[in-house]
Amino acid sequence: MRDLDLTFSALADPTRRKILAMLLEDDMAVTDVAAPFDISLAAISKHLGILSRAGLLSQERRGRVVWCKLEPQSLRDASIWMQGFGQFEPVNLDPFEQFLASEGLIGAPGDAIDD
Amino acid sequence: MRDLDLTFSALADPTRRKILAMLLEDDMAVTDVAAPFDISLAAISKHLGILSRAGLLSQERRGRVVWCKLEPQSLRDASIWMQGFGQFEPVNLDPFEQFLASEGLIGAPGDAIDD
DNA sequence: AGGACGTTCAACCATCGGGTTAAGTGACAC
DNA sequence: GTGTCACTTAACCCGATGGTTGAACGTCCT
Repeated sequence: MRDLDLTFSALADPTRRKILAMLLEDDMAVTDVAAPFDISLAAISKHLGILSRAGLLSQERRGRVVWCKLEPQSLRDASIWMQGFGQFEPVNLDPFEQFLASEGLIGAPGDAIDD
Repeated sequence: MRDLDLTFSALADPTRRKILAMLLEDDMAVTDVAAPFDISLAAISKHLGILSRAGLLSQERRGRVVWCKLEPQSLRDASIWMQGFGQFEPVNLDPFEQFLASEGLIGAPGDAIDD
């Protein structure tokens, strides 16, 4: 429970949140994670390192490919911490619908379209 | 919903999380918020500004004293975002017990005692 | 009016974070 | 072995962040 610093600062970056949302659909190789972004592969590698150190994803090398897998446990810890600040009823969107919401594709009309 | 950047980066700092936990018990004046910390009042003022900009608290000037009040709505937004990554059942600790947990005073024995 | 109190602002410093490019490593293909 | 592919590391740049001190501002007291 003492990695809230790591967890929250990892989540503070929109690129990293988007990566997590991508991994929600399936495990991915580093190169494939990098594909939708306009930044260098090295930058993505750093982002993945940060997410990994925060426990938000795990990386497993298979041959020369490194597979990235979402690890929701740290998110769960952070979520528990948050729930101390109000009785937030669970929303129960299914993961894919939630992914869309995080993209701003559904939800309040004023929302921006990044993340 | 598009201030997740602000919300998460505000939450990434242990001083600020502790401030939020303090405000969970009651509204406080800036000076009183600063009291338990070893850093300058100006630094606390900056932290409060960051929390305020993130929508995590509101500040109301009454006379010469500025009252700080917890605003859980942004936490709620962030919590909703998180719940897309797993079916996290709500934990339903009451707020004070949760505050203790965030202090490391209850919970897993290996936990550190900061935040 | 003058002074003390509560808070913020301004200037500065050191460290961190996200980005770059270029070089390095390790596994597969020929 | 040579080359290519999939990454990671190293060195660097620059803007953001967390801290400081000292001055400024607005409010209350006498």
